[in-house]
Amino acid sequence: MRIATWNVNSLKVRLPQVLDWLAKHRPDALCLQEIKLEDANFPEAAIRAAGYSAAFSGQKTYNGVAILSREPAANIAFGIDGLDDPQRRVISADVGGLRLVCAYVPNGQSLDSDKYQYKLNWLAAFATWLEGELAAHARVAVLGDYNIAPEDRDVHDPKAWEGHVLVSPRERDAFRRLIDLGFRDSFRLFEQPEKSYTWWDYRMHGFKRNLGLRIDHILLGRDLAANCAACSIDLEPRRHERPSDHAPVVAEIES
DNA sequence: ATGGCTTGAGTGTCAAGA
Repeated sequence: MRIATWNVNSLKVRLPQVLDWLAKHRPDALCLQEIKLEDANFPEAAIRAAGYSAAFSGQKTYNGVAILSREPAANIAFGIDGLDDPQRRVISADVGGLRLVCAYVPNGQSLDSDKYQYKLNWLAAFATWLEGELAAHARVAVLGDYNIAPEDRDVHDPKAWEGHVLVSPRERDAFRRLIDLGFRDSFRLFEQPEKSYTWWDYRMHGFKRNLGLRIDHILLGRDLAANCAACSIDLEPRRHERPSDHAPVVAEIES
């Protein structure tokens, strides 16, 4: 089984690239973040024509998440139980015997911002809720844009990023708390190239110079991690014209 | 130190991303 995550930074703009990617890679499920459109404008027909069904939770302008899957998703759930959040950042569903959680973690903006507090509160609620999800479901995978680079090796220039969001100790503690619930970072189950990243700033030729961060992750519950055969970052879409600033991450699960 | 791009809003130019 192939599962993937991709922050597309507007599904309206990136729809042709998403359809191309689905045709080329034929994942069983693709989790999308930052679709940036209301449910009424979700391009369901085009996705169905590509052989995929969609579960989605969108809003105007910001955020928005979706799970595209070859077999229709079941038991679709929205948001985080216990967190009253108008921002559309989490959708979950059963696909192929897996419980998939698609998440778009808040950015936080800066360490002195209200949005940073929101991010930390959000992550605390997310962890508490995921603990219950792990107890309730045998095979849980949490895919998405975590907006956290877990370690210095996930940052092109740790010195330059000191004092910024995405790398702060409190965010990394929050990520570690997720791991401690019983998840594995599927990317780190395997030997990987040095300087592997999933996001590069649009400015300053960030991608060309590989000035990136690894902030998109696929976390697998322990039993699922034991069946993970591969995990990789697909750099190809980031080379396109009008790319998303994020690259897809793909994991292979043996049934 | 700042801004460098991109998107959506909406038709000026700003907020937000990371």
